[in-house]
Amino acid sequence: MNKLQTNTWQSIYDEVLRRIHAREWPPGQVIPTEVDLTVEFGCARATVNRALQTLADAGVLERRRKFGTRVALHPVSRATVDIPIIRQEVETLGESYGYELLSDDKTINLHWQNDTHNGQFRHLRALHCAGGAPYVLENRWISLETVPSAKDQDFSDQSANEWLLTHIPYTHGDISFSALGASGSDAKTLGCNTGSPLFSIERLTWDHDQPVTAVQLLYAPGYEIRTRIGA
Amino acid sequence: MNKLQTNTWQSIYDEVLRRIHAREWPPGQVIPTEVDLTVEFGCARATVNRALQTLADAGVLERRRKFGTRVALHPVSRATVDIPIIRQEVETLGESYGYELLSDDKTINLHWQNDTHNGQFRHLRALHCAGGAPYVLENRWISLETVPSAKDQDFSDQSANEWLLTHIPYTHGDISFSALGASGSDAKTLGCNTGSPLFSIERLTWDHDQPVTAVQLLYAPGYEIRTRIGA
DNA sequence: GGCGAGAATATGTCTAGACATAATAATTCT
DNA sequence: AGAATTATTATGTCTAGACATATTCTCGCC
Repeated sequence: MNKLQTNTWQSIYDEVLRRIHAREWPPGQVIPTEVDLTVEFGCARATVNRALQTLADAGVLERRRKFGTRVALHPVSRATVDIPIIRQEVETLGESYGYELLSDDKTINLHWQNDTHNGQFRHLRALHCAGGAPYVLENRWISLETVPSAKDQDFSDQSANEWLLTHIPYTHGDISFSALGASGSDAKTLGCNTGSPLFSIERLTWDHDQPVTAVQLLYAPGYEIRTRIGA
Repeated sequence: MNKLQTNTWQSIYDEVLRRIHAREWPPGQVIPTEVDLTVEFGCARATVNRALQTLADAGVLERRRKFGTRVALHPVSRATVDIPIIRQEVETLGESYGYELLSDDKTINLHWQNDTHNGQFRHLRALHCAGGAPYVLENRWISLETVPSAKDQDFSDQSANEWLLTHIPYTHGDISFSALGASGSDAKTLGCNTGSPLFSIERLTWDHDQPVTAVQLLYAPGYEIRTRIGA
């Protein structure tokens, strides 16, 4: 029974992870209870709880009341991706940011998903540039019912991307990443060949039950999202 | 001073988020200290702490010792993406899973990043299928120094993807998502046209300072990653 | 044997208090 | 005035104990 001296939740986190990696606790194994671990590590239960909870959030452990805590059978790589405002993304790269509104259609009827929410939408197309070169094409629909203030907003200087994120809240959203071939008009706008592989982010955001906005972001060829995974 | 009755960290989380959304606490604003909030909500500091900490993890708040807590100036959409074992990904779709090892080269010298880590690697190419159709092409390098047991492992029945994730631990990794055009040979393997837009995931994993494995996953056309964002 | 009520149990969360830590503000010394 | 030291402050974390809650197990009943 080798008690550890440092009783921080981080040290317990590390030790539990070490045992999992060392296969002392193989996948599927039910590990000792929080109380058992408090005895072993000589600390309070809240400390063990925080370590195990964090590991559960990371997908390493699975916890169920009464049953206990076990090592996850199906390891996943859990990556967190930050999607910033495009202007900031460009400026972080050290490039000058440019923005151009391509089209603005104020009274579009959009069928939102499976016809459940349709109504008046404002449709915008805009190009964001980095260092003078096309960076991403924004294809945007804004619900005028949920966001009435978008009706009179001027998007010729500030992008809908930036205005919405800094002014209009949302509770949740669906997001998807995919690879698409550039259409003829997209290729022309982005300055690439028709059919060039483009990285696409599509996002639907909601405020409770109300649709807020839908957007498709088509990034110029060469774009990639980078992030780190841990544990 | 309207005190709330329900003093769970979730309710405080919701209330703080509501005030941010309602612009009672606009971006950049320093919000009351934890102690002030404990007085207002009539609860323990640990409860407020958990609510604010969770919001900080979500990117909504920024916290600094002594300075206090303020509403994030630069809102980001923070998405967590789970990347499972490919076999499970296919089976979750309700499709039958197929696997074929295409090539296996046991003594490759790979220049790992900027020449800092090079050495003996095993190089594998394999095709994962869903419902008989090509699903993803796996291009894999495994460090034989860090993972000596990979030298004699048979990858003709079980993919390196699955074997590594279930047997070899790692401490951290870099991951990137991008869109690439299919090369001639890739197109032939995946059953698509040359130049078709392919979703690509590239991953480098490390065990402390030792490189473990590098992989490029080229998904057949039509693939997309879906996830949700909250807050 | 099947079913429902109740006991047992491990996690989830809250409290009240304490000390640690980082970063700023104030003060003292040169 | 400028540098070094000290105080202040808000967050970060830990403790010990308590109650809540979701599940599972068990036992008695039909």
